[in-house]
Amino acid sequence: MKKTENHSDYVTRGRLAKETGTNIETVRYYEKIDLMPAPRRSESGYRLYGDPARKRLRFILRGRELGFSIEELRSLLSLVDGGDYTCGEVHEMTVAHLDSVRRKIDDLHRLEQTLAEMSAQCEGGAVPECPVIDVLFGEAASGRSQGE
Amino acid sequence: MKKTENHSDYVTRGRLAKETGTNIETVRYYEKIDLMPAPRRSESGYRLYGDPARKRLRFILRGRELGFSIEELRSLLSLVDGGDYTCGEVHEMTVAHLDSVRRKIDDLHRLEQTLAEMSAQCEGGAVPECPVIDVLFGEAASGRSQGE
DNA sequence: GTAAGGTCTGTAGTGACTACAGGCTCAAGA
DNA sequence: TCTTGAGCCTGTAGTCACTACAGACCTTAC
Repeated sequence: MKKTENHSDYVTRGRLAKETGTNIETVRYYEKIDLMPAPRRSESGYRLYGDPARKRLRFILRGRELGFSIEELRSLLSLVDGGDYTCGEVHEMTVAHLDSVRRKIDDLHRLEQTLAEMSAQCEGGAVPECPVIDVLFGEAASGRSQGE
Repeated sequence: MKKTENHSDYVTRGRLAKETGTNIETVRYYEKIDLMPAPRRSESGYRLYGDPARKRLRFILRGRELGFSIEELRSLLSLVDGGDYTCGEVHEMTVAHLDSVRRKIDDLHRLEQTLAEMSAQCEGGAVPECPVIDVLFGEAASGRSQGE
């Protein structure tokens, strides 16, 4: 077992990406937009990532999974980096995000409703007229009121 | 009465945009990507749109509202343009789109659940530790690491 | 020694627009 | 008639959050 202490804890970009399930280019992208700090480099210029970087990357990835935007994560991270954030600040952002998710769900529900209705009116066969097309053209397919 | 017949039915880009509630640049964009045909021009080069263009634009806009992608609309329009589409073809696309909307709704529901749980665990006050941050760090509420 | 594969840089492409710069045209008022 | 301001023309760049590529350099395994 060869364990050079200031080496074996550091991994290259590709390895970090694999460990975290990220695309290798995404890691560089997060560095470019200053979401991840510039890491130390090997003599030949390879990026070397330690455990804090790994943790930070996981934080970002988890946040993205939860639908936080890059800018929201930047705010969250700056709170964390500052070290003196309060639960209230974080809570506020979470609730705002939750609201936007709920609005999106509502929108999609309405969309689903309309699409389902359209779809249900279809004969679906080789008939050369389709209610879906009629709806898209803004024509009354069946008992739909004119105009908008 | 000055009503030159091949004039008064045609409107400029800005007017078309206003009529349909589109951004003026979007009209040009749809032309650029060949979703809208190149319209006739006035002598000075202004675009002039007639009723078929107006109908087509409304079709596209309604389709976008319903979440169809540009490529999906391109397919739908090519069916319509061909003139010999069948209801079955259109139905297939609608159902596929409906499925993707439903998947999106499911995803967002799970997201909402997680966010709501996270949010509910917050004290929300001036407490300097936040369960939201802990979840993002994938921890069970423990010490946080310093930056690199 | 060599071949394969990993990493480096910068840049361009994705989708669906939106915004801007710099110039031309049109309609209305003084 | 002149002026003013709005509208339109073109091409290009920016948005968001990545992803992919080219061409060069580095490391590792055999």
